[in-house]
Parts: sequence; C-alpha cells; structure tokens
Amino acid sequence: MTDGQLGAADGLAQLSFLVYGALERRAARHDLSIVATRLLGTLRDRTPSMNELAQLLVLDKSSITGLIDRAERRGLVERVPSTTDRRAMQVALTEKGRSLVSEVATDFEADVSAILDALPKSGRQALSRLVSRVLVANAADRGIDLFP
Amino acid sequence: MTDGQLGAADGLAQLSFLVYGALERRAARHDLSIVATRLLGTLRDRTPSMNELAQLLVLDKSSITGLIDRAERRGLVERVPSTTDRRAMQVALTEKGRSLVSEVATDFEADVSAILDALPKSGRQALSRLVSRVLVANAADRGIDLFP
DNA sequence: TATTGTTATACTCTATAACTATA
DNA sequence: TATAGTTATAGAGTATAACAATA
Repeated sequence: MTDGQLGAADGLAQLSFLVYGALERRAARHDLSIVATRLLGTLRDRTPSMNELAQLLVLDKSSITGLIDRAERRGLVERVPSTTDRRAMQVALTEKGRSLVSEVATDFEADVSAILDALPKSGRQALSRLVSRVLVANAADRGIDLFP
Repeated sequence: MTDGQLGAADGLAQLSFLVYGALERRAARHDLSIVATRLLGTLRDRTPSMNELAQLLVLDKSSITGLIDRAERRGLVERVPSTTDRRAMQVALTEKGRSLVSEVATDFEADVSAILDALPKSGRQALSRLVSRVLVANAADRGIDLFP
C-alpha cells in the first residue's frame, strides 16, 4: 500500500480535488465562492475589462456581470469606466478586497504547507519547481502572461 | 519572466485550476458535472453507502440523494439495498457507467499528457512520484484508503 | 434514542438570448 | 456591422430542516 503509485492523470486529479477543496473551504469561511476567490486573486496584479475577465475565469460575460455585481456590493471590487472605450469597464480591487484576498491567501498557504508536510524540504522545492515549469508553459500556450 | 517562480500555494492553486478545468471540460462533453465524474471515478473500485459517498465527496447526504438520482436515471449507477442494514443503500457502477468513466478517463489522460508536455520524461516521473507521496499521506490523514 | 436516507424548499451560480450603447 | 456589457430567464446543484424506516 505504501508503495502504491498512481498514474499521472489520477494523481493530478486527486491532488487537484485536495487543493481545490482546501481553497474552497478557506474561501467559504469568508463567504467567498471559489470563483469569487479566483476573481480577487486575479485582480491582485491586473485591472482587466469584463471581457478579459470572462476569458481569464472561463465564464460567460453574463456570469461576469453577476460575479462583479456581488463583489462590488460587498465593496471588494469596483468598476472603473475605461478611458479609451466608452462601452468598456475595467475591474479593480478595492483596499477591502485586497486585504480579504490576502487573508484567504495566508490561510490557504497554511493548508498547502500541511498538504505538503509529507515531503522533505527538497521534495517540496522540487515539486514547486516542476509545477512552476508546467504552469509557465501552459500559460504561454493560452497566451496568458503569468507575471503581468 | 521565464525564470519566474511561483510560491507553492499559488503554484498548486493554479495547477489545480488547470487540471480541474480540463477534467470539467472533458466531463461536460459527456454531460457530466465534475462531481458526477468524481462519483463515477470513486465507484470504479468501491461500492459505498450513501453516507460513505457523502464523506468521500464532501457533500451533504441530501445532495448525494439527488446526485445518485440523476446518475441512476441515466443508467450509470444503481442503488443496491445493503444486506446488513435495511436502512442503508449501496451504490454500484453499472456497465454503462463503467464504460463512460473509462472514456472520460482516457480523454483526460490526453489532457494531462499535454499539460505535462513541457517537462522531460524524468520531470514527469519525478512529479508523479511526489504527487503520489503527498496523496497517500493525506488520504491516510483523512482515514481514507487510496487503494481499497 | 440514534442513524440512514429521502423529501420539500430556498439559494447561489451558470449559460442563453435579447437588448442598449458605443465602436 | 461588430463589440462591450447588461438584463431576463431557466436550469443545475447545493444545503437546511423535517420526516419515515430501521438500528
């Protein structure tokens, strides 16, 4: 049993459920859905239009309207009219939103530490390095800059 | 930028979104939600009660009722009365369910291969090994046997 | 009494289609 | 004409609370 080894697909799927579930639970304690949390996380280093958000979060633009409505009502984000296109809106994190996402991030980091606890330091470093490589390559494939 | 390195938490979160999203899209093509897909995946090597499913999928038992209703209506699973507890039901995969989950798994494996394409073979092996170790440890923590 | 599962219900989130206003 | 965003609407999936049957 301790020697059992999952295939890459099963392993990554289960790891995703584990990580995704941890983030979901942390977010829920702050009354955030996982999509709302991703929104706030995305806005930490971007001020995208509604349309760009739809692409980044892989949601329909009508879903983005509701998502931003709810977040704006809570004072977490704000719509700023674009200066170059009077049809367009840009979405920005408020100070309240920034501090909330930072709280969630801190909590979530503790979860990830616990999840990776079984690995020695060298293993955790190796994993982070491999994961980063995968992400950079895949972000490039989708035309998204991981470090805007 | 190509040298950028994400922290473990950000990296694992983004990797989870990537993997989770891939599975979600594959599942959707077969009219399966990600939870329904997890259900079928779980049933590949188990015949749990409704209650056990609620624990495995981290859902309320009333949600499990609906989930199994929908899957049973499509002929993917079946409820089998427990032989030892007349209150309890056990949920089993049908042949149709087994072949569907196997299709989704095959498709998803192709996605994972593409996602890991940026890594050399040694990197993919190292990643699988690290992930397996993490999962086995975490499953043990939750009292769940990864290889029942 | 406690537990297993179901039901009734309300809520959140999502996409589709039709719309307004700009480009 | 095409695009950015909103609205109206319907559907899927979730949890809470109350319930029946059995332990």
